Amino acid sequence: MKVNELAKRGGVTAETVRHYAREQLLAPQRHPDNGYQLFSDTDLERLRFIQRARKLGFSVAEIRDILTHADQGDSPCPLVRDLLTSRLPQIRARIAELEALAERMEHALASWQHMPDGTPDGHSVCRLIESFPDSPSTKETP
Amino acid sequence: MKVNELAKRGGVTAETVRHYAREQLLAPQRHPDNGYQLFSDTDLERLRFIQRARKLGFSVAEIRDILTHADQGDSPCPLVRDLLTSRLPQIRARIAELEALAERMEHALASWQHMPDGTPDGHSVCRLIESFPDSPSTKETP
DNA sequence: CTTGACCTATGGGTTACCCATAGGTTTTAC
DNA sequence: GTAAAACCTATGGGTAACCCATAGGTCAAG
Repeated sequence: MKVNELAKRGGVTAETVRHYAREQLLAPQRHPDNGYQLFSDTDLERLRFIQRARKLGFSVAEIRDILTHADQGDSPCPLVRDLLTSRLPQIRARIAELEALAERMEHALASWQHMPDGTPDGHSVCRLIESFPDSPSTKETP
Repeated sequence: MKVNELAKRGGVTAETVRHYAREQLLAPQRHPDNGYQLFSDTDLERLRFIQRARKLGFSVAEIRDILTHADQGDSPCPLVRDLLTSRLPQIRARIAELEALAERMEHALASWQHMPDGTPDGHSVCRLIESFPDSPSTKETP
């Protein structure tokens, strides 16, 4: 089957399929005449595997490693356990970060209820924001 | 002051300062002879403002808008309230997503306690992952 | 006067795709 | 039989907020 058909069957866009092929997660055959990528039913299974792994939080690069192991006949399962075990606390930390952010945002909105909008002068851009502390370091990438 | 001094005083890297200058959040003067960027105390205040705004979840582009408003004498405060109000539910949604992911991960690790590692055959890459459902659609970008 | 510390601009890397382009191919309809 | 619609290809650029490497100019101190 060609890109679009695999994409539809797997429930992803054709671009995603091409992306996985570029990233070596899928290795389709090529039609000798026109160079089209030709996928098999095994590739469809592979795509569904990728979907499950993505939903478990694995990155594309990690999934490539997992598949490479499997393709070489090695069990990728220990790798899979390790990856998940080390990723989980990172996710938890990210959740805590975002919860702290949400609390700051709510606290800000609440305390701003009682503050008037101001016209910026040379020293204040927006007192709403300036009324907030700056020191306690936190990193965010929402 | 030059890039490094502003960076140290603001508690960020020199690269971050240059980034903000490139992105028009800071508009330093230029030394006429050597082209070095020259920052004032006002720029330091501005940098501290940026830090506070970042900690409240504003993007660099949003902060540029806020500062542009203020530079034109308009109060950015209504914009600030609106941005925060619309961002907050997105953050909450992201948290919910990540919590669902963490639960899937924990569930997976727990149920894998009782499963053996397998050597991949033609149909199974890793039963640990394949034992998971694929249908309920969720988007993740951890 | 030469280190070493600092500055500049440029371009590439990060993540998982999405989108636009230009051009070749296949299918379908008239 | 051919022309349009639908699909394929590869390439390169965009996303967010920086980080890092490079090559080359500048400056303070010993």
